[in-house]
Amino acid sequence: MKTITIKDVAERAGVSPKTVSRVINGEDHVRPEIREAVQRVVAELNYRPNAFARSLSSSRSYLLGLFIDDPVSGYAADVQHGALLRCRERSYHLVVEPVDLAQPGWQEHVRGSIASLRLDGAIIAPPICDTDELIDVFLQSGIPHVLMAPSVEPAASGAVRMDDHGAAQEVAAYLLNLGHRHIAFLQGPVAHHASARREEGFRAAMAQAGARIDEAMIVRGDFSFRSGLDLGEQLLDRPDRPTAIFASNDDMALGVLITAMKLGIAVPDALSICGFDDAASSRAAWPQITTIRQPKADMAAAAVDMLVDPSFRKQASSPDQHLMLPHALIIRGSSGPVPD
Amino acid sequence: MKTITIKDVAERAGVSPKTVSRVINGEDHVRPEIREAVQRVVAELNYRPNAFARSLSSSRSYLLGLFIDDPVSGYAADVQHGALLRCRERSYHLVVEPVDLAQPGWQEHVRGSIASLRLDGAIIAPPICDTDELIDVFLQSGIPHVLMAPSVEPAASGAVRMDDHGAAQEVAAYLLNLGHRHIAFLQGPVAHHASARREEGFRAAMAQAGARIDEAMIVRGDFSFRSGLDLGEQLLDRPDRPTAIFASNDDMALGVLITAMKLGIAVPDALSICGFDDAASSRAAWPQITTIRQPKADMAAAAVDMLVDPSFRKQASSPDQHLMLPHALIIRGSSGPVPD
DNA sequence: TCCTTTTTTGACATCGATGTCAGAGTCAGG
DNA sequence: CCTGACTCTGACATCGATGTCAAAAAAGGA
Repeated sequence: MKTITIKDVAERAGVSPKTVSRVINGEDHVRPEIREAVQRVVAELNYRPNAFARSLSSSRSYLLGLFIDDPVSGYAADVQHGALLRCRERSYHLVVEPVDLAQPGWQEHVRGSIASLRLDGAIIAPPICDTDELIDVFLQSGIPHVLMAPSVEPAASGAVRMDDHGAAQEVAAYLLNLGHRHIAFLQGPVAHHASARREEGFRAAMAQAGARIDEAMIVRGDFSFRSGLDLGEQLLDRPDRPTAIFASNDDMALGVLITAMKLGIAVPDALSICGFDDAASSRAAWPQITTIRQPKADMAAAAVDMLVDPSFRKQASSPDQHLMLPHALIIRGSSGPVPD
Repeated sequence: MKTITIKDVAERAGVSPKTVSRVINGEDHVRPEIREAVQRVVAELNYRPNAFARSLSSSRSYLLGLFIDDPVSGYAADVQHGALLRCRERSYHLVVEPVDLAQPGWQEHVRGSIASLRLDGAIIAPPICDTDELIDVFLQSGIPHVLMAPSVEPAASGAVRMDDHGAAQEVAAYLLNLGHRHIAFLQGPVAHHASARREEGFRAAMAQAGARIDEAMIVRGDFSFRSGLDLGEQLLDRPDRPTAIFASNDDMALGVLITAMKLGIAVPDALSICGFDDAASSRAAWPQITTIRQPKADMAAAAVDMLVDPSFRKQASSPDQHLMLPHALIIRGSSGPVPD
């Protein structure tokens, strides 16, 4: 198939290539009738600008990078989808780059992508957005980048986050409202700062309600389904078992739920379970799990907006470059009033 | 940060840019000592070729497209990961393009991506690889493409698949071997041809073993967890309930498992359950579900290999362009001998 | 040693767009 | 009708690599 260039369009419309370029990029200084004529020819010929030529001559690549640790997770999928759709709206493209910190030489890989693709910007997903060495690579390259849900917010980087503390507080308050006092909390991995924030929120709500926290009821998991199973067994097998369990992510909550079923403990009648994330796993069980909807796709979309926005691109640090997006408590069947 | 061009390298190495280009692309006709010298300078300057310039001048883009219906599914994640890693090995890049057949104008989108990114090849995931209109777009554009697990194999397209029939037959044979005779089968959606193949395999095994098939035990689902719940209830609530249920994917198998728990039916003691896919859901339950490992990542990687391979690129139809990859029966806790 | 053949090398055009800048066309005001 | 201030438009150089092809160097043979 013959490729159509901007010259073809120009000839047919009786103008210069430069004018066609102006029309395509929506620039000013083109007489309306010429603009229309050009647009008509573009449509007729079904012309598509060559992305490479465009990138080469302008200094923009119309490409954003999504740097992610574990591209197979459900979290990654949601983030990617959100970013992808927004990119498409803004006629950008997304390149997904897995970053395996365990593999030596990962920095060269990242540097290589940035340099050879001339990325216009980068989105850095958790948990690697907390790796200083990685951030440094971006700072050195001088390309705009946005961290998703980072634990700290470097002054020279953009950030999009949700209120983990507040959300966890809401969950705990909800359980307390239902009459629960004996509530267990499943922590996430130490390295994951959002999980620490969730724990703080939980503790804040308990303190505010004047409920005593039994430290034996705060146990550490690793966000895996498996650890939910194990910790669930550990918590539910004891005589003074809690009436509610708040897991700091959904996979663990699902593990707890399955354990409860195995032990013959009725959910939610004898035990309430809450998770966090609104992951697929929170819906893949019966009853479905009460959880916090984390605006993953929205956060990714917002990150794209920030990166594409010219004002952000120029000024690497402005007050409004740190964005907080709203979450929502989703009450489902796994939680209910405290048993008598 | 100043960008380093091929000229810089050339000057410093005391050769022409063209020679540097030859070294970088591993072409012949360069004296070993010069080759080494150039490589040394490349390393020193940490030079990275500009992907856009390269694509513009050569006719290759070093870009493959992954066209996919539902980029959020676990299936998509596995496929994408497999493709991504292989692309990286071969220094290609992957662009993921969601295709929403429900949205009018999707064809223009696809055509646009192909034309403006000058994709070197495309991988088309199920189920959209069975949409003739989509295949036509690729045929018209004349770009090499590989279908993943298509229902038919167009002569002008590449294909990578697994043996759905044989795999399902293995599962059924395994259950028959355990003594089961009263086996139910959960079909997938009509449009999904792999699911039909699985059903054929199931029937073949039953016939071979001389087991009677009760047509009331063959019920149609839609691959969703929800439909597993519903169909499970429908099958298990009757007096002559089956001793084993073979769901044609894992999400439905999980639904059946949860229903069994709800109804107090012990798995695997009173009921064996098998799935298909080795999806995350087959491991996100207790007991874990016996299933077929589908080589999703491997199929995607193989697709990349085919697309990058020069011999494939030239000859659009050759006998070996249709590849079948091995699967594996994974026996887990959800299946066991038939109850007495 | 000289000529032929083969291997290496580099000059130059090219890919398809955009940036720069100067020239042409318009318009208002004097 | 002329001048200056805009608004439009297009000629030309440029981005950074690779393809082509001819020149230069090396190797081989008589």
